Amino acid sequence: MTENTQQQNPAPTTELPTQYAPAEVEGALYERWVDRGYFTADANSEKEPYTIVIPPPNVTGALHLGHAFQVTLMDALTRRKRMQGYETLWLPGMDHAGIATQNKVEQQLAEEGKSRQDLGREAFTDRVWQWKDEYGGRILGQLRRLGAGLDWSRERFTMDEGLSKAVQTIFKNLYDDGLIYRAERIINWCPRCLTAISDIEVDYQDDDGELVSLKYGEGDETVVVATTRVETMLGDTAVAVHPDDERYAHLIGKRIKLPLTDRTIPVVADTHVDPEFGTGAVKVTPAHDPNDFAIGQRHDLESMTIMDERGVITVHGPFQGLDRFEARSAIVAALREQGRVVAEKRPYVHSVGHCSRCKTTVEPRLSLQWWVKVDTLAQAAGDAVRDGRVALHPKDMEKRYFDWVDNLNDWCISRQLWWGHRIPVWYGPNGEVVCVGPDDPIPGTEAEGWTQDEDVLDTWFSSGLWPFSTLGWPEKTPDLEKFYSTDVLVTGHDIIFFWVVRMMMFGLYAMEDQVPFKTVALTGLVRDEFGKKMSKSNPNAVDPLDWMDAYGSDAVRFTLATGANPGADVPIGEDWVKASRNFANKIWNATRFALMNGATVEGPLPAPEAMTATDRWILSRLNKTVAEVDAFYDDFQFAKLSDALYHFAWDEVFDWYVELSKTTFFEGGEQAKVSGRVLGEVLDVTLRLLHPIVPFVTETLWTTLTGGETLVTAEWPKDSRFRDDAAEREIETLQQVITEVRRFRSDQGLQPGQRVPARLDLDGTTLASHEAAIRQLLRLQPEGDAFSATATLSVGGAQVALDLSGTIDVAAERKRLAKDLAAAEKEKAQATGKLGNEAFLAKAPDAVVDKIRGRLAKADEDIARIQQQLERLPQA
RNA sequence: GGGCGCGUAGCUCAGCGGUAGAGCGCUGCCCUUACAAGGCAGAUGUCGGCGGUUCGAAACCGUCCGCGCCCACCA
Repeated sequence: MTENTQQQNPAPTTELPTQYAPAEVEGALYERWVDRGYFTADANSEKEPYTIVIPPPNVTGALHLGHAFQVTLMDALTRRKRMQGYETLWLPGMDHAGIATQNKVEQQLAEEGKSRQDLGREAFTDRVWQWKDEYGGRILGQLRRLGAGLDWSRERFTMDEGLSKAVQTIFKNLYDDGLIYRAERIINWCPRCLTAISDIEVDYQDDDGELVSLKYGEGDETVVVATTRVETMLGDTAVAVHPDDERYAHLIGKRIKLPLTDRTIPVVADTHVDPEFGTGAVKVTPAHDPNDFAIGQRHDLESMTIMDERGVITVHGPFQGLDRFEARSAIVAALREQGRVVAEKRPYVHSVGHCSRCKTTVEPRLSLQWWVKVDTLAQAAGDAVRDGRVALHPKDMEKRYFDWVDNLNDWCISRQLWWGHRIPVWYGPNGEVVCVGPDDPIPGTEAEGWTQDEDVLDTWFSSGLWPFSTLGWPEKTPDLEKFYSTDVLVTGHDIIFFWVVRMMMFGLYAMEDQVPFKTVALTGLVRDEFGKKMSKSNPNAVDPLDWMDAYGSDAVRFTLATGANPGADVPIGEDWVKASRNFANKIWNATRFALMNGATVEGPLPAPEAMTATDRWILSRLNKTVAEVDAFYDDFQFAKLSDALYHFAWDEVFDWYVELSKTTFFEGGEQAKVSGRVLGEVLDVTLRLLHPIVPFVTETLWTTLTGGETLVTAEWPKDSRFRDDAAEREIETLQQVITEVRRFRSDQGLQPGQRVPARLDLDGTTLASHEAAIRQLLRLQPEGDAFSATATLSVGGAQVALDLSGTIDVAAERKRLAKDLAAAEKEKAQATGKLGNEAFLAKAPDAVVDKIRGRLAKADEDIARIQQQLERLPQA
């Protein structure tokens, strides 16, 4: 039916079809933008720089809505700055994602029945590179699809040659400064990934466990301890009690028998023990628990490792070779047999750490690792925010940031993986330890007994260098000179600790106290339309590419921008994307109309005196909108600026300006030319304002409208300061008149198209020049000879008398007026009450009092009018 | 346990001291010469509960209830 309709009403002359088809323009437009070098930054430019480096997505990743969201915001920011005349660099790249990528390739190998050990280190890393070339980086192509204006000539990878050099350089510098050291400590160990992981790579969740109470010792010298990890008792080297706990005073300093072993262990006094908790006695396993390790240090206890890297018991005896969880039940059974289990197992919910990559239960493990000493680095990272050189947005995130940097523990940077930056330290035959810089020779050959450290660095070590390593550091490149410090970091608040803090520490350290970015704009997570978290593993996950295919990239971008309240999570649903698509289509059709009716950008704007009030009104509104949008941009208020543009474009320009101006356009002549120039201006500026968020549809329309080459490098609109308050008031009144009469017509059951004879009395108003528009929009015919007013509406001083002889529904009209009257009387009562309140008059600001007076006056006017109309109504 | 935040229309969210807002959804009328992916009109809220401050509270303070996030601990 729709199709037929369109055929019956062929569009007048225009090259544009009646519907916007994103798929037909997006791909080609993007290629053109890239080919013409619009996104390529020039380090030698005289222009002021504006830099954003993209948070590098994992090489293993595919685009999800979270990326699409952040990328949209970064693209909007850089596109606007580019239009404002900045030398804009938005730098793309990817992260090698150590564990994630290694896991991926190991899985692939497993399908072939092989392990990485079968291949050996070198062949394995070759294989990962091969995987990367073949499957990695899919996500970058998807960013193009989104329209991301990235400078592809500067694409980087955390494992490329330059960045590897940066890693080695900073490692060496930190090492030489004593900020990197090697130490044996309890670390979080993943028995599946077979590597240490940092504190923040551990996800804690409440798991069901069992608390078992065990009796240690013999005869009078026994003590009951409770544990959820029974298997660790094999590695106990003490029992600790509180020094003031009288129940155990007699035991302190003595040695008691450790069940299932032939060892005795000391009872030590330590204030760490809470006498109120459990039995007040704690088993101490220094090699397998961080707290116990600390106790062990204080009391000079032996650390006894009882498991290998896979979590298999290594202690000689009946449990040797059992997995940690098998060992747990076996040991409980053995202890029960000995009558050592004094209270039966009871369910116990406690927080258990899991590897953030593979969900395996983390095993705390004593291990020799490399560490970054963070105290001075973290201090500097905190100060940069404290003294305002770096602003976090929204600001309340700063507290969380301080809580973190002020309580940071040393960072474990070594990983027992093969995919990553290998630690540049060599060990010599006589115990030499040599840290090698990028230009240093290797201190000796393997044949001479030298070996390189087997471990690689934490992925976040290299991503911590991202804002300057991508610009060429440690070389003093023109890029680094021009584009560092970067301007804004856009990233999720979930990643502050992983990444933001590391970049701050390394950036300030390596770049002589120059901050890596001036502003951190923190975003929330993308959620589905019911507020549920959307992630790859959830079934509600949506592939943004599907939506881009169905509704266009602009629609997805606009929806995301509209949902972007600072720091808050972003809900998104397909219906909303559809609505955004409708908006794009609306812009499309409004521009079609404009082109068909002589809208132009040629020549100077006509003088205000030559314009209609409607023209002056929309230009006044346009410039206010420019100012508003700019303010919102500077405050990262994407939701608000999108909303402001949506309403300005749709409500004011398309629904009011265009409709009010139709009579002018259809009459032709000089006035039509003037309004055509105004409409051209309004669309030109509006498309420019919308371009950073919806680049494709705006580019297509703008080049058609203006004949310009591209909107990408077109000038960002400036507020011309044109304001016309009188015209704004005039059009507001006009809108009121039209809306009131429409409401009346609707209440009376008149069909929208039905023509009604009417007499307009516009004396006492400023609306005289709008009579034609009023008649056009309200379908009001000139009054004929037999005109007889059956209903008179009075709005804003204008009288509109309608001849509805025979059609008016008197009962409905009475009802309507009665309702209006009641509302007006209520309003009057409220205002009167206020104005009679002495305290209010004394304390309220004048502006508020005036407002109330105005309301009272209007209510009085309304009441008089409605009563008059009621009287004039024919008797039922 | 410490910290932060949130509860506003059916849904998702703005508003954060002076008459309750938006988008989507819903109801009615309409293919009115740009657009039915549209137009016009309409309905819907004790602004989580209870106290307090104030001339005036959705907004400020206290408290309770419900939800979420971060950090720490969990023998």
